[in-house]
Amino acid sequence: MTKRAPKSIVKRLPIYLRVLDGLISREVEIVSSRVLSEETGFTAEQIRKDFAYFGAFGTRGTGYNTEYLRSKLLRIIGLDRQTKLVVVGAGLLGKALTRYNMLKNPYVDVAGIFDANPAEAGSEIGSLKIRPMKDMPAVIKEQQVKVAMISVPAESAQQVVNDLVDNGITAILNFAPTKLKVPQNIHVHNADLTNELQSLIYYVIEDKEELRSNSK
Amino acid sequence: MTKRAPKSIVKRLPIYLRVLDGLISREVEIVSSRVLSEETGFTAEQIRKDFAYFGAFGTRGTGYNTEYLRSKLLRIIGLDRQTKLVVVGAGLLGKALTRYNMLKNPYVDVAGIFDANPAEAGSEIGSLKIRPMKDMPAVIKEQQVKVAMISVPAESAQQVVNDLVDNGITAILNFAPTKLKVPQNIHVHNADLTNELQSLIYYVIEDKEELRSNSK
DNA sequence: CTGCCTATGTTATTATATTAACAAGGTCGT
DNA sequence: ACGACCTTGTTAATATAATAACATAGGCAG
Repeated sequence: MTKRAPKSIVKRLPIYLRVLDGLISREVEIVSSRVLSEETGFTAEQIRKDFAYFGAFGTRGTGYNTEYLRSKLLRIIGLDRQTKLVVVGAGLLGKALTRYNMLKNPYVDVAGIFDANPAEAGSEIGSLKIRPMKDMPAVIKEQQVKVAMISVPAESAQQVVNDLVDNGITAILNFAPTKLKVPQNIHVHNADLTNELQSLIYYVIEDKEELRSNSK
Repeated sequence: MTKRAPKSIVKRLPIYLRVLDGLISREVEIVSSRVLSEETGFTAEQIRKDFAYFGAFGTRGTGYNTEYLRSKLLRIIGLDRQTKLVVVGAGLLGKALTRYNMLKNPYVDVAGIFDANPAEAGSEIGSLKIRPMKDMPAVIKEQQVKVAMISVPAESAQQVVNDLVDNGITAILNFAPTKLKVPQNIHVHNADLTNELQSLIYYVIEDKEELRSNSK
Protein backbone atom coordinates (compact mmCIF):
# COMPACT_ATOMS: atom_id res chain seq x y z
CA MET A 1 0.00 0.00 0.00
CA THR A 2 1.46 3.31 -1.07
CA LYS A 3 1.42 6.17 1.41
CA ARG A 4 -0.43 9.32 0.42
CA ALA A 5 1.35 12.63 0.58
CA PRO A 6 0.25 15.14 3.25
CA LYS A 7 -2.84 17.07 2.23
CA SER A 8 -1.02 20.35 2.67
CA ILE A 9 1.46 19.39 -0.03
CA VAL A 10 -1.08 18.00 -2.45
CA LYS A 11 -2.99 21.27 -2.30
CA ARG A 12 0.06 23.12 -3.58
CA LEU A 13 1.04 20.77 -6.40
CA PRO A 14 -1.38 22.19 -8.99
CA ILE A 15 -0.09 25.68 -8.24
CA TYR A 16 3.47 24.60 -8.95
CA LEU A 17 2.25 23.00 -12.11
CA ARG A 18 0.55 26.15 -13.34
CA VAL A 19 3.61 28.29 -12.64
CA LEU A 20 5.80 25.80 -14.45
CA ASP A 21 3.45 25.82 -17.43
CA GLY A 22 3.87 29.59 -17.53
CA LEU A 23 7.65 29.43 -17.29
CA ILE A 24 7.88 26.78 -19.99
CA SER A 25 5.67 28.78 -22.33
CA ARG A 26 8.13 31.68 -21.82
CA GLU A 27 10.90 29.19 -22.66
CA VAL A 28 12.53 29.32 -19.23
CA GLU A 29 14.55 26.13 -18.82
CA ILE A 30 15.86 26.38 -15.27
CA VAL A 31 14.14 27.77 -12.21
CA SER A 32 15.27 28.11 -8.60
CA SER A 33 13.12 27.63 -5.53
CA ARG A 34 13.50 31.36 -4.88
CA VAL A 35 11.95 32.29 -8.20
CA LEU A 36 9.18 29.77 -7.66
CA SER A 37 8.66 31.40 -4.29
CA GLU A 38 8.06 34.77 -5.94
CA GLU A 39 5.62 33.26 -8.41
CA THR A 40 3.63 31.18 -5.96
CA GLY A 41 3.81 33.13 -2.71
CA PHE A 42 5.10 30.12 -0.79
CA THR A 43 8.52 30.21 0.85
CA ALA A 44 11.48 28.74 -1.01
CA GLU A 45 12.14 26.35 1.88
CA GLN A 46 8.63 25.02 1.72
CA ILE A 47 8.83 24.52 -2.02
CA ARG A 48 12.07 22.57 -1.76
CA LYS A 49 10.61 20.49 1.02
CA ASP A 50 7.49 19.77 -0.98
CA PHE A 51 9.46 18.51 -3.95
CA ALA A 52 11.89 16.63 -1.75
CA TYR A 53 9.03 14.65 -0.31
CA PHE A 54 8.68 12.87 -3.64
CA GLY A 55 12.39 12.65 -4.46
CA ALA A 56 15.31 14.79 -5.60
CA PHE A 57 14.27 16.62 -8.76
CA GLY A 58 16.74 19.50 -8.88
CA THR A 59 20.46 19.96 -9.31
CA ARG A 60 22.33 21.72 -6.52
CA GLY A 61 23.86 25.02 -7.34
CA THR A 62 21.59 25.42 -10.35
CA GLY A 63 17.92 24.81 -9.69
CA TYR A 64 15.19 22.77 -11.28
CA ASN A 65 14.80 21.94 -14.94
CA THR A 66 11.32 23.21 -15.71
CA GLU A 67 10.37 20.50 -18.22
CA TYR A 68 11.65 17.72 -16.02
CA LEU A 69 9.99 19.06 -12.88
CA ARG A 70 6.74 19.51 -14.75
CA SER A 71 6.80 15.93 -15.98
CA LYS A 72 7.39 14.71 -12.44
CA LEU A 73 4.55 16.79 -11.04
CA LEU A 74 2.19 15.59 -13.75
CA ARG A 75 3.03 12.03 -12.87
CA ILE A 76 2.65 12.63 -9.14
CA ILE A 77 -0.71 14.37 -9.40
CA GLY A 78 -1.90 11.82 -11.91
CA LEU A 79 -2.30 14.16 -14.85
CA ASP A 80 0.14 12.34 -17.09
CA ARG A 81 -2.83 10.52 -18.52
CA GLN A 82 -5.97 12.35 -19.57
CA THR A 83 -8.58 12.26 -16.80
CA LYS A 84 -12.19 11.80 -17.75
CA LEU A 85 -14.91 13.43 -15.71
CA VAL A 86 -18.62 13.93 -15.66
CA VAL A 87 -20.53 17.01 -14.55
CA VAL A 88 -23.91 16.61 -12.89
CA GLY A 89 -26.12 19.67 -12.77
CA ALA A 90 -26.28 21.96 -15.78
CA GLY A 91 -27.32 25.19 -14.11
CA LEU A 92 -25.29 28.31 -14.72
CA LEU A 93 -22.50 27.04 -12.48
CA GLY A 94 -22.43 23.60 -14.05
CA LYS A 95 -22.25 25.15 -17.49
CA ALA A 96 -19.51 27.52 -16.45
CA LEU A 97 -17.46 24.72 -14.94
CA THR A 98 -17.92 22.51 -17.96
CA ARG A 99 -17.01 25.13 -20.49
CA TYR A 100 -14.04 26.31 -18.47
CA ASN A 101 -12.58 22.84 -18.22
CA MET A 102 -13.21 22.10 -21.87
CA LEU A 103 -11.39 25.25 -22.93
CA LYS A 104 -8.73 25.83 -20.32
CA ASN A 105 -7.89 22.61 -18.53
CA PRO A 106 -5.91 20.49 -20.98
CA TYR A 107 -5.50 17.63 -18.52
CA VAL A 108 -9.14 16.62 -18.31
CA ASP A 109 -11.81 15.42 -20.68
CA VAL A 110 -15.46 16.14 -20.00
CA ALA A 111 -17.13 12.85 -20.82
CA GLY A 112 -20.63 14.18 -20.23
CA ILE A 113 -22.82 16.72 -18.49
CA PHE A 114 -26.19 15.71 -17.10
CA ASP A 115 -29.24 17.45 -15.74
CA ALA A 116 -32.46 16.28 -14.16
CA ASN A 117 -34.45 18.96 -15.93
CA PRO A 118 -35.53 17.60 -19.33
CA ALA A 119 -35.82 21.16 -20.63
CA GLU A 120 -32.07 21.58 -20.29
CA ALA A 121 -31.35 18.28 -21.97
CA GLY A 122 -30.46 18.75 -25.59
CA SER A 123 -28.97 22.24 -25.30
CA GLU A 124 -25.26 22.47 -25.96
CA ILE A 125 -22.06 23.68 -24.34
CA GLY A 126 -19.54 24.01 -27.10
CA SER A 127 -19.94 20.72 -28.92
CA LEU A 128 -21.19 18.85 -25.86
CA LYS A 129 -24.89 18.09 -25.43
CA ILE A 130 -26.52 18.22 -22.02
CA ARG A 131 -28.00 14.81 -21.43
CA PRO A 132 -30.75 13.49 -19.18
CA MET A 133 -29.75 11.87 -15.89
CA LYS A 134 -30.78 8.42 -17.06
CA ASP A 135 -27.84 8.38 -19.49
CA MET A 136 -25.33 8.96 -16.71
CA PRO A 137 -24.66 5.34 -15.61
CA ALA A 138 -23.91 4.18 -19.13
CA VAL A 139 -21.43 6.99 -19.79
CA ILE A 140 -19.59 6.42 -16.51
CA LYS A 141 -19.36 2.70 -17.02
CA GLU A 142 -18.48 2.65 -20.70
CA GLN A 143 -15.78 5.29 -20.39
CA GLN A 144 -14.68 4.15 -16.93
CA VAL A 145 -15.01 7.64 -15.53
CA LYS A 146 -13.73 8.01 -11.96
CA VAL A 147 -14.17 11.74 -11.31
CA ALA A 148 -17.34 13.79 -11.02
CA MET A 149 -18.21 17.40 -10.37
CA ILE A 150 -21.61 18.05 -8.91
CA SER A 151 -23.43 21.36 -9.07
CA VAL A 152 -26.99 20.44 -8.21
CA PRO A 153 -29.25 21.88 -5.50
CA ALA A 154 -28.39 20.81 -1.96
CA GLU A 155 -31.60 18.79 -1.70
CA SER A 156 -30.70 16.41 -4.52
CA ALA A 157 -26.95 16.23 -3.93
CA GLN A 158 -26.93 13.15 -1.70
CA GLN A 159 -29.04 11.12 -4.10
CA VAL A 160 -26.85 12.13 -7.02
CA VAL A 161 -23.72 11.15 -5.09
CA ASN A 162 -25.17 7.78 -4.21
CA ASP A 163 -25.85 7.14 -7.90
CA LEU A 164 -22.39 8.29 -8.91
CA VAL A 165 -20.69 6.05 -6.38
CA ASP A 166 -22.85 3.10 -7.36
CA ASN A 167 -21.67 3.50 -10.92
CA GLY A 168 -17.98 3.64 -10.12
CA ILE A 169 -17.07 7.26 -9.35
CA THR A 170 -14.32 7.46 -6.71
CA ALA A 171 -13.56 11.18 -6.49
CA ILE A 172 -16.08 14.01 -6.29
CA LEU A 173 -15.75 17.76 -6.42
CA ASN A 174 -18.85 18.99 -4.65
CA PHE A 175 -20.24 22.46 -5.27
CA ALA A 176 -23.54 21.76 -3.57
CA PRO A 177 -23.81 23.43 -0.16
CA THR A 178 -24.24 20.28 1.87
CA LYS A 179 -22.24 17.61 3.65
CA LEU A 180 -22.15 14.41 1.63
CA LYS A 181 -22.08 10.95 3.12
CA VAL A 182 -19.87 8.57 1.16
CA PRO A 183 -18.00 5.29 1.76
CA GLN A 184 -14.53 5.66 3.24
CA ASN A 185 -12.63 4.97 0.04
CA ILE A 186 -14.43 7.73 -1.89
CA HIS A 187 -12.84 11.17 -1.88
CA VAL A 188 -14.96 14.29 -1.71
CA HIS A 189 -13.59 17.81 -2.02
CA ASN A 190 -16.01 20.49 -1.04
CA ALA A 191 -15.89 23.68 -3.04
CA ASP A 192 -18.68 25.51 -1.39
CA LEU A 193 -18.62 29.04 -2.72
CA THR A 194 -20.92 30.42 -0.03
CA ASN A 195 -18.61 29.12 2.66
CA GLU A 196 -15.64 30.69 0.95
CA LEU A 197 -17.35 34.01 0.77
CA GLN A 198 -18.60 33.92 4.33
CA SER A 199 -15.28 32.98 5.85
CA LEU A 200 -13.67 35.74 3.81
CA ILE A 201 -16.11 38.18 5.36
CA TYR A 202 -14.67 37.33 8.76
CA TYR A 203 -11.49 39.08 7.67
CA VAL A 204 -13.13 42.27 6.47
CA ILE A 205 -11.84 45.14 8.52
CA GLU A 206 -14.67 46.58 10.55
CA ASP A 207 -14.86 49.47 12.96
CA LYS A 208 -16.47 47.73 15.91
CA GLU A 209 -14.88 44.50 17.05
CA GLU A 210 -16.13 43.20 20.36
CA LEU A 211 -17.06 39.57 20.17
CA ARG A 212 -15.09 38.67 17.10
CA SER A 213 -12.06 37.42 18.96
CA ASN A 214 -11.11 35.61 22.09
CA SER A 215 -11.18 38.18 24.87
CA LYS A 216 -9.56 36.11 27.60
CA MET B 1 -5.66 45.24 18.26
CA THR B 2 -7.97 42.26 18.40
CA LYS B 3 -6.52 38.85 17.75
CA ARG B 4 -7.87 36.90 14.81
CA ALA B 5 -9.13 33.40 15.32
CA PRO B 6 -7.10 30.54 13.84
CA LYS B 7 -7.76 30.05 10.14
CA SER B 8 -8.75 26.45 10.71
CA ILE B 9 -11.63 27.55 12.94
CA VAL B 10 -12.79 30.38 10.70
CA LYS B 11 -13.08 27.97 7.80
CA ARG B 12 -15.58 25.90 9.76
CA LEU B 13 -17.78 28.70 11.05
CA PRO B 14 -19.94 29.04 7.91
CA ILE B 15 -20.57 25.31 7.99
CA TYR B 16 -21.86 25.49 11.55
CA LEU B 17 -24.00 28.40 10.49
CA ARG B 18 -25.59 26.51 7.63
CA VAL B 19 -26.36 23.48 9.78
CA LEU B 20 -27.90 25.72 12.42
CA ASP B 21 -30.04 27.42 9.79
CA GLY B 22 -31.30 23.99 8.81
CA LEU B 23 -32.03 22.96 12.40
CA ILE B 24 -33.83 26.22 13.13
CA SER B 25 -35.97 25.88 10.02
CA ARG B 26 -36.95 22.45 11.36
CA GLU B 27 -37.76 24.14 14.68
CA VAL B 28 -35.06 22.37 16.64
CA GLU B 29 -34.32 24.49 19.70
CA ILE B 30 -31.46 22.63 21.38
CA VAL B 31 -28.57 20.82 19.76
CA SER B 32 -25.64 18.90 21.22
CA SER B 33 -22.11 18.84 19.88
CA ARG B 34 -22.65 15.19 19.03
CA VAL B 35 -25.58 15.97 16.74
CA LEU B 36 -23.64 18.81 15.16
CA SER B 37 -20.86 16.32 14.63
CA GLU B 38 -23.16 14.07 12.62
CA GLU B 39 -24.39 16.97 10.52
CA THR B 40 -21.01 18.54 9.82
CA GLY B 41 -18.60 15.60 9.79
CA PHE B 42 -16.32 17.24 12.35
CA THR B 43 -15.73 15.59 15.72
CA ALA B 44 -17.81 16.71 18.68
CA GLU B 45 -14.65 17.66 20.59
CA GLN B 46 -13.50 19.90 17.81
CA ILE B 47 -16.87 21.59 17.58
CA ARG B 48 -16.92 22.33 21.31
CA LYS B 49 -13.38 23.62 21.14
CA ASP B 50 -14.20 25.86 18.20
CA PHE B 51 -17.12 27.47 20.01
CA ALA B 52 -15.19 27.67 23.27
CA TYR B 53 -12.55 29.75 21.56
CA PHE B 54 -15.02 32.60 21.36
CA GLY B 55 -16.70 32.03 24.72
CA ALA B 56 -19.13 29.71 26.47
CA PHE B 57 -22.28 29.50 24.40
CA GLY B 58 -23.86 26.28 25.64
CA THR B 59 -25.35 24.98 28.86
CA ARG B 60 -23.75 21.93 30.40
CA GLY B 61 -25.86 18.82 30.54
CA THR B 62 -28.14 20.17 27.82
CA GLY B 63 -26.43 21.50 24.73
CA TYR B 64 -26.60 24.64 22.65
CA ASN B 65 -29.62 26.78 22.01
CA THR B 66 -29.77 26.91 18.24
CA GLU B 67 -31.08 30.47 17.93
CA TYR B 68 -28.59 31.83 20.44
CA LEU B 69 -25.64 29.99 18.92
CA ARG B 70 -26.63 31.17 15.49
CA SER B 71 -26.77 34.77 16.60
CA LYS B 72 -23.33 34.44 18.13
CA LEU B 73 -21.86 32.91 14.99
CA LEU B 74 -23.40 35.59 12.82
CA ARG B 75 -21.81 38.22 15.00
CA ILE B 76 -18.44 36.47 15.01
CA ILE B 77 -18.27 35.96 11.27
CA GLY B 78 -19.55 39.47 10.68
CA LEU B 79 -22.81 38.52 9.02
CA ASP B 80 -25.02 40.26 11.56
CA ARG B 81 -25.02 43.24 9.23
CA GLN B 82 -25.67 42.87 5.53
CA THR B 83 -22.38 42.69 3.58
CA LYS B 84 -22.18 44.47 0.27
CA LEU B 85 -20.05 43.06 -2.48
CA VAL B 86 -19.14 43.66 -6.09
CA VAL B 87 -18.49 41.06 -8.76
CA VAL B 88 -15.94 41.79 -11.47
CA GLY B 89 -16.12 39.66 -14.59
CA ALA B 90 -19.49 38.72 -16.03
CA GLY B 91 -18.59 35.56 -17.88
CA LEU B 92 -20.57 32.41 -17.22
CA LEU B 93 -18.89 31.96 -13.85
CA GLY B 94 -19.39 35.57 -12.79
CA LYS B 95 -23.04 35.36 -13.72
CA ALA B 96 -23.49 32.10 -11.88
CA LEU B 97 -21.85 33.48 -8.74
CA THR B 98 -23.89 36.64 -8.86
CA ARG B 99 -27.20 34.94 -9.34
CA TYR B 100 -26.47 32.34 -6.72
CA ASN B 101 -25.64 34.92 -4.10
CA MET B 102 -28.64 37.06 -4.98
CA LEU B 103 -30.98 34.11 -4.58
CA LYS B 104 -29.45 31.91 -1.94
CA ASN B 105 -27.13 33.90 0.26
CA PRO B 106 -29.30 36.09 2.48
CA TYR B 107 -26.33 37.64 4.25
CA VAL B 108 -24.88 39.51 1.29
CA ASP B 109 -26.01 42.18 -1.13
CA VAL B 110 -24.61 42.32 -4.64
CA ALA B 111 -23.99 46.03 -5.14
CA GLY B 112 -22.88 45.62 -8.73
CA ILE B 113 -21.43 43.38 -11.40
CA PHE B 114 -18.96 44.73 -13.90
CA ASP B 115 -17.39 43.56 -17.13
CA ALA B 116 -14.73 44.96 -19.43
CA ASN B 117 -16.58 43.75 -22.51
CA PRO B 118 -19.04 46.47 -23.57
CA ALA B 119 -21.17 43.83 -25.29
CA GLU B 120 -21.99 42.29 -21.92
CA ALA B 121 -22.79 45.63 -20.34
CA GLY B 122 -26.49 46.24 -20.28
CA SER B 123 -27.60 42.61 -20.11
CA GLU B 124 -29.26 41.60 -16.88
CA ILE B 125 -28.96 39.03 -14.10
CA GLY B 126 -32.27 38.98 -12.32
CA SER B 127 -32.92 42.68 -11.82
CA LEU B 128 -29.23 43.62 -11.82
CA LYS B 129 -27.63 45.19 -14.87
CA ILE B 130 -24.11 44.32 -15.88
CA ARG B 131 -22.21 47.60 -15.94
CA PRO B 132 -19.01 48.74 -17.66
CA MET B 133 -15.81 48.74 -15.65
CA LYS B 134 -15.62 52.49 -15.54
CA ASP B 135 -18.65 52.58 -13.20
CA MET B 136 -16.92 50.38 -10.66
CA PRO B 137 -15.06 53.00 -8.58
CA ALA B 138 -18.17 55.07 -8.01
CA VAL B 139 -20.23 52.09 -6.84
CA ILE B 140 -17.55 50.93 -4.43
CA LYS B 141 -17.02 54.35 -2.96
CA GLU B 142 -20.63 55.45 -2.72
CA GLN B 143 -21.82 52.23 -1.12
CA GLN B 144 -18.58 51.69 0.83
CA VAL B 145 -18.19 48.18 -0.50
CA LYS B 146 -15.36 46.23 1.11
CA VAL B 147 -15.71 42.80 -0.52
CA ALA B 148 -15.17 41.77 -4.13
CA MET B 149 -15.37 38.57 -6.10
CA ILE B 150 -13.31 38.44 -9.24
CA SER B 151 -13.90 36.05 -12.13
CA VAL B 152 -11.90 37.60 -14.94
CA PRO B 153 -9.21 35.99 -17.11
CA ALA B 154 -5.88 35.44 -15.39
CA GLU B 155 -4.21 38.05 -17.59
CA SER B 156 -6.37 40.92 -16.35
CA ALA B 157 -6.78 39.82 -12.74
CA GLN B 158 -3.86 41.75 -11.27
CA GLN B 159 -4.94 45.02 -12.87
CA VAL B 160 -8.50 44.53 -11.66
CA VAL B 161 -7.28 43.83 -8.14
CA ASN B 162 -5.13 46.94 -8.13
CA ASP B 163 -8.15 49.01 -9.10
CA LEU B 164 -10.33 47.36 -6.48
CA VAL B 165 -7.82 47.96 -3.72
CA ASP B 166 -7.31 51.56 -4.81
CA ASN B 167 -11.01 52.12 -4.42
CA GLY B 168 -11.32 50.68 -0.94
CA ILE B 169 -11.86 46.92 -1.29
CA THR B 170 -10.21 45.02 1.59
CA ALA B 171 -11.28 41.41 1.00
CA ILE B 172 -11.20 39.53 -2.29
CA LEU B 173 -12.49 36.15 -3.34
CA ASN B 174 -10.37 35.29 -6.36
CA PHE B 175 -11.56 32.83 -8.98
CA ALA B 176 -8.91 33.80 -11.51
CA PRO B 177 -6.19 31.17 -11.81
CA THR B 178 -3.31 33.37 -10.79
CA LYS B 179 -1.44 34.55 -7.71
CA LEU B 180 -2.42 38.11 -6.82
CA LYS B 181 -0.08 40.64 -5.27
CA VAL B 182 -1.80 42.82 -2.69
CA PRO B 183 -0.82 44.99 0.28
CA GLN B 184 -0.47 43.16 3.59
CA ASN B 185 -3.75 44.36 5.08
CA ILE B 186 -5.82 43.09 2.15
CA HIS B 187 -7.21 39.58 2.38
CA VAL B 188 -7.37 37.33 -0.64
CA HIS B 189 -9.02 33.91 -0.68
CA ASN B 190 -8.23 31.88 -3.72
CA ALA B 191 -11.03 29.72 -5.05
CA ASP B 192 -9.29 28.29 -8.02
CA LEU B 193 -11.52 25.60 -9.43
CA THR B 194 -8.84 24.07 -11.62
CA ASN B 195 -6.60 23.61 -8.61
CA GLU B 196 -9.40 22.00 -6.69
CA LEU B 197 -10.07 19.57 -9.48
CA GLN B 198 -6.42 18.74 -10.05
CA SER B 199 -5.64 18.11 -6.40
CA LEU B 200 -8.72 15.92 -6.24
CA ILE B 201 -7.34 13.87 -9.11
CA TYR B 202 -4.34 13.03 -6.95
CA TYR B 203 -6.69 10.96 -4.81
CA VAL B 204 -8.26 9.00 -7.64
CA ILE B 205 -7.53 5.36 -7.16
CA GLU B 206 -5.33 4.13 -9.98
CA ASP B 207 -3.90 0.77 -10.81
CA LYS B 208 -0.28 1.73 -11.23
CA GLU B 209 1.31 3.71 -8.45
CA GLU B 210 5.06 4.06 -8.71
CA LEU B 211 6.17 7.63 -8.24
CA ARG B 212 3.09 8.98 -6.57
CA SER B 213 4.35 8.58 -3.04
CA ASN B 214 7.51 8.84 -1.07
CA SER B 215 9.39 5.62 -1.73
CA LYS B 216 12.14 6.02 0.87
C1' DC C 1 -31.98 18.91 49.15
C1' DT C 2 -29.01 15.18 47.55
C1' DG C 3 -27.05 12.37 44.10
C1' DC C 4 -26.88 10.72 39.42
C1' DC C 5 -26.76 11.78 34.64
C1' DT C 6 -25.54 14.44 30.72
C1' DA C 7 -23.05 17.52 27.85
C1' DT C 8 -20.11 21.44 28.06
C1' DG C 9 -15.63 23.76 28.60
C1' DT C 10 -10.84 23.20 29.81
C1' DT C 11 -6.41 21.17 30.02
C1' DA C 12 -3.06 17.77 28.26
C1' DT C 13 -1.35 15.04 24.59
C1' DT C 14 -0.41 13.88 20.07
C1' DA C 15 -0.08 14.77 15.21
C1' DT C 16 0.62 17.76 11.38
C1' DA C 17 2.60 21.63 9.12
C1' DT C 18 5.71 25.50 8.77
C1' DT C 19 9.95 27.77 9.48
C1' DA C 20 14.70 27.84 10.15
C1' DA C 21 19.40 26.11 10.10
C1' DC C 22 22.76 23.48 7.99
C1' DA C 23 25.16 20.10 5.31
C1' DA C 24 26.00 18.16 0.74
C1' DG C 25 26.42 18.34 -4.12
C1' DG C 26 27.08 20.95 -8.38
C1' DT C 27 28.81 24.80 -11.35
C1' DC C 28 32.06 28.01 -12.98
C1' DG C 29 36.05 30.82 -13.24
C1' DT C 30 40.88 30.77 -12.82
C1' DA D 1 42.24 20.70 -10.94
C1' DC D 2 41.11 23.69 -7.11
C1' DG D 3 38.35 26.84 -4.54
C1' DA D 4 34.62 30.10 -4.04
C1' DC D 5 29.89 30.36 -4.71
C1' DC D 6 25.29 28.92 -5.30
C1' DT D 7 21.17 26.17 -4.61
C1' DT D 8 19.40 21.92 -3.36
C1' DG D 9 18.04 18.35 0.07
C1' DT D 10 17.99 17.08 4.89
C1' DT D 11 17.70 17.58 9.68
C1' DA D 12 16.21 20.32 13.69
C1' DA D 13 13.12 23.57 15.93
C1' DT D 14 8.92 25.90 16.24
C1' DA D 15 4.13 26.73 15.58
C1' DT D 16 -0.41 25.27 14.56
C1' DA D 17 -4.15 22.02 14.61
C1' DA D 18 -6.56 17.82 15.97
C1' DT D 19 -7.50 14.39 19.35
C1' DA D 20 -8.15 12.69 23.80
C1' DA D 21 -8.92 12.99 28.73
C1' DC D 22 -11.00 15.12 32.39
C1' DA D 23 -13.16 18.27 35.45
C1' DT D 24 -17.17 21.38 35.92
C1' DA D 25 -21.87 22.84 35.92
C1' DG D 26 -26.61 22.39 35.08
C1' DG D 27 -30.96 19.41 34.98
C1' DC D 28 -33.91 16.17 37.07
C1' DA D 29 -35.71 12.34 39.89
C1' DG D 30 -36.76 10.86 44.32
